[in-house]
Amino acid sequence: MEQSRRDERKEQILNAALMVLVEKGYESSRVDDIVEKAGLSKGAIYWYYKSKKEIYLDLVNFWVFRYSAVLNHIVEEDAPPAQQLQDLFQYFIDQYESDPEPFKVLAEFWSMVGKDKDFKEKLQKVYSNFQQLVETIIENGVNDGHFKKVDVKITALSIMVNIESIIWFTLFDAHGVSAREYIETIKEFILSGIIKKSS
Amino acid sequence: MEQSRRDERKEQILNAALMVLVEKGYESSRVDDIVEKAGLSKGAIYWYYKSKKEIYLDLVNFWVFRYSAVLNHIVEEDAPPAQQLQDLFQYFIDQYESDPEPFKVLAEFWSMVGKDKDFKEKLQKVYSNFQQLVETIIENGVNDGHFKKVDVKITALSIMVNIESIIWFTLFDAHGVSAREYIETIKEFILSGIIKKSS
DNA sequence: AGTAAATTAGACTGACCAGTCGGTTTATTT
DNA sequence: AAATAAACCGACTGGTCAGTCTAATTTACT
Repeated sequence: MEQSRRDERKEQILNAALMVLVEKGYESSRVDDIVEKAGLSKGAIYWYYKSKKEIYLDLVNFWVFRYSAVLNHIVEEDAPPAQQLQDLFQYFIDQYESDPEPFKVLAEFWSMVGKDKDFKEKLQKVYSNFQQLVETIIENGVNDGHFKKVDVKITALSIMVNIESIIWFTLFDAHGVSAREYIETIKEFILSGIIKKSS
Repeated sequence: MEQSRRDERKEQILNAALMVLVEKGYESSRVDDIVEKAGLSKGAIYWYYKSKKEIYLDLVNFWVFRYSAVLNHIVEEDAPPAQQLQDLFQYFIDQYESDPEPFKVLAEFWSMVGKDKDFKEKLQKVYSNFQQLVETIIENGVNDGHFKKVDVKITALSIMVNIESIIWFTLFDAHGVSAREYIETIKEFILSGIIKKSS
């Protein structure tokens, strides 16, 4: 039970780090900002993490963890693949609408990927998993004959990319289109392209 | 003609800034890095730009300028809209293959958008123009009867997003798919979705 | 209650860096 | 050929911040 104190504090720190990251980005954020937001002292922060970078690397885990449970649940249920893809889009747009903040960190994570090997490796793994998950759904759809014989890898990548494009709505306003409307349309478009016409 | 000395120097500085931005990002980059890469002195840099931020804001112009000429040319030629869209994809994938570096700054620009109002405004304008350009092509296609009656805004946004997704290939490796292959496939997919079946 | 260990506090240090400024060189004008 | 202006140089400054360190406090255990 005395692991939970440590976990609690870490969560406290990571929640603070997430807020700070969203509003300032990695480099511009100060450990003292995290100190303040977390309501702890610098000594406490450095008791749990040995460096600023380690905090943010762990934040990736923290951030991914929020989604992975639901995502895995989507693949594991035995709904038809077309439904699973629907659920996938649905899940992200719901998440976005209930709280767009976490999507903002995406741009920051990507920027870090380009600059730091450790972040790159970490994020690479995250997206590989995600892509793998989508590939599995598509493979199932192709195998059970409901999907056309599409290129699995490319289709999965495309779906992933289009989901992640929600980020555009956090960055820029006034495309004259709402995120939900956009994602719904894209979803329909992609699905209609890979599902065999029902006879 | 003696505006050109100033322009030459600025270009020298911006080329250096571009390199530095790609490898370090905005915050981690030092004005002294630009000084070094540009082969100038700090004094010279600050003679032409009053701050680090001003350099990078101007870099956005510099970067956009590279593309805008060709892009505008694509819309202005009187090829059929379907061809224009093809050209658009083609152009970016060619650019990417001949030199992927400039695409890396995208992630950095996006990250800056989330943190700084001036960058946001600037980039917002850039993408609005781009989107407008794609919308024009699609409108033409719809009007002349070759395209289905798609939602122009959403379709344009989707095309833009999917083009920009080239950035994934600069960030992560080994999706098991090449950028060209990916973009070609997406291009075909999108086009087949909006072009009316030829009788 | 006593005490060792774990945890937290926050003042401090040393490196780092954007921007400045006095001075020098190069170009232009008179 | 002065004189003036434009362009450039780089040492220096003032401030910032990641990470350290010691002392204080809290917790866990006897």
